[in-house]
Amino acid sequence: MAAATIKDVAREAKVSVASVSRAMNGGSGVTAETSLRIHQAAERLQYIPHAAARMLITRRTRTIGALLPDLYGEFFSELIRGIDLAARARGLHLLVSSSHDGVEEAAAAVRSMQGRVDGLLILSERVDAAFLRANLPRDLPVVLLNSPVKDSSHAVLNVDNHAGAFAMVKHLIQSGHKRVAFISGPASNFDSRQRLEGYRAAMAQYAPDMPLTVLGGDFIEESGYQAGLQLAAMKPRPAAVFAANDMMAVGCLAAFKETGLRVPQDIAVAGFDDIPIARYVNPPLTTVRVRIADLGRSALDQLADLLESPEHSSASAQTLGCEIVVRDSCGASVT
Amino acid sequence: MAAATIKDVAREAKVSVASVSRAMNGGSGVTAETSLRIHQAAERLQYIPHAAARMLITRRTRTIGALLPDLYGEFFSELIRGIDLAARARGLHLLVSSSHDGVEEAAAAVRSMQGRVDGLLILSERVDAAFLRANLPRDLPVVLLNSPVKDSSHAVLNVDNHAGAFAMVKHLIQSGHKRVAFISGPASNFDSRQRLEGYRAAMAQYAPDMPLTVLGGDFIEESGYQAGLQLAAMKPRPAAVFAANDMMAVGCLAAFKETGLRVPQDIAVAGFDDIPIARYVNPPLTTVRVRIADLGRSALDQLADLLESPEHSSASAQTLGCEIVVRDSCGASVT
DNA sequence: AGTTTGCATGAAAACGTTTACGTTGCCGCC
DNA sequence: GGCGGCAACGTAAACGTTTTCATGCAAACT
Repeated sequence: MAAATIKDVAREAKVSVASVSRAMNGGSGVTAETSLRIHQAAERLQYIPHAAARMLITRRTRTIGALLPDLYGEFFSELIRGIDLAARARGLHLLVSSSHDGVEEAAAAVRSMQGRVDGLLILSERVDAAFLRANLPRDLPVVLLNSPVKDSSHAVLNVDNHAGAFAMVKHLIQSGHKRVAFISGPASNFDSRQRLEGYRAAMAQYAPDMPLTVLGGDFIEESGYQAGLQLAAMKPRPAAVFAANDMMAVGCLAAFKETGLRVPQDIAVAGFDDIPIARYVNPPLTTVRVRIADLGRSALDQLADLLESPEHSSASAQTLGCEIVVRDSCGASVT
Repeated sequence: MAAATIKDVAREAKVSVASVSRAMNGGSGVTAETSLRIHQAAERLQYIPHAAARMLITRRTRTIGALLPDLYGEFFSELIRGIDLAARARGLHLLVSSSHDGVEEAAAAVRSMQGRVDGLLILSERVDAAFLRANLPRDLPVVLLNSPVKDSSHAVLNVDNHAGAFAMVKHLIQSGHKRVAFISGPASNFDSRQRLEGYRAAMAQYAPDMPLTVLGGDFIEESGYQAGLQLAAMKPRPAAVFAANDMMAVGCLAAFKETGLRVPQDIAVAGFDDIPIARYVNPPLTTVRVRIADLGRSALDQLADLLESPEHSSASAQTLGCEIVVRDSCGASVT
């Protein structure tokens, strides 16, 4: 019992395949009566249109691709969640591809998605304007997430990393922690660089006499933990540490716990992202809230808009604001 | 400049489309010399075979679908990570669909994937044997994750929840915490039920005189937090609490912190899953390790095997073992 | 009444591949 | 020299849709 095709339905409903096609989509150009007959026939035969055949003639896949880095940590789970939710709401399928180590692998991933997707959502350090020109057909709608690309031919959606980091460092300083250290993310990462800049700017403005202390990290707990160990041994010890993301802040908390440093009494800690777990760690983590799921949702919505009206490719470069959320780890709410 | 088709390549290389097709796949039935000429032509034209056309004639998509619940929390990010890694290694694409609230929505998701995937990876409470019979063509390879389905026509891959929970409760009791409470997951969830059974069995065997204390939860931090508040107020207070997953254990820790209960001195805490963050919370969480990424990888590998040799559908029902990992939160490693 | 308009319907082309089948040319064998 | 076999290659059908165009027919105009 092979799957029913449009011809089977046509025979069953005693009409031509053209009418079946019309009835199944929109239904305009066909009598309500025959449309009903066709739908009943389709129901009887459990007819499901063959996706590939439709793609072939339509040149549309109703699928969007998401090119992401290694899906490690809660940030990406939230991001995908937002993307998926929005895609579902619009009846779009979601093809994900992650963990492309090198730029060559990323290029291969993009190429292999060619023709399987109507548009691309890209969040990757490896992807710059040159990459896009080299590996993508010019007419494929693309939305870049957290990307430094300023190319006017692609939409970009960024988080306001600079403002978020600036506000957090300002808050830490004004809470009395003048000596603020920073745990950075990978130097190749755009968000990481912007957050670092925000830290620098705020220090320059509000604690110009203090030295900058920047420890290298890579956005993973372990690196935050290592940085924490270093910080604990420093003399003079910083009064606060601001990690470029929450996972590293959590690793840092673990290191302080282990070395007997009390948070926030001995040292204040803050992170970035506000991943769901941030409010449940001990002590609850002060952080910069990025509405991660919303970020994914917005990105997909923007891409979907691009699909529907390609002429409207005004190459919008949007920036999502973020706000600091103060919890116990920075001491401001501890008496 | 529309995308190059196989005809363009044929013209450029001065051969027929058939030869181009042969050269691009395998390359058998064509001289090494002409094959080279064809590949060069393809390179020049930046030819990429049209995926839909290929699917149409081949009846294969080289894509597998993943049907998942709401992608909330680190468990799913790890799971998808494992699946994606394995898919990439085999050159398969990954179509994800999550957050299907009701059974009807899940059915729609499955139907809409029809014809777009060669096989399905399913992790969902809503999906039972009847659902599969009703919504899937009998010949579509499927691997079920953490599913109670015993149907011999589908492969199943489970975690050994019972043994894991049993071992953990045994460990807690033998560490001196006889009065063990349990925070359950959703009653509809298979893992949750099995873990509860493991708890019951271990209590019956090692602490038969102790009453069972089961608090309702839903696998989310907040419910663990609420359960923690309840536990803190109980008299007599349990000596240990075993949460059906790590996220609830983390919520529970937060509640104890807030109510001034010290962990593990006043109460021991254990979780299940060993999500990456478990070792970084405060105190580090004793838990049952499930190699989540491996779980995803195995599931995909099994599915891929099914694709390659459908006759080999021996409907294997595999169970992945898990082990307890002892950290500070249960007190065993605190002097 | 004749002509036009509009609408439901059907026939057939087109999308870009793969593959069954046929043709050609070459080689080796009797 | 004829013949069979084999490998390389080309022709054309097939996959299941959508869509353009033509056709018929009824209603609405002149």
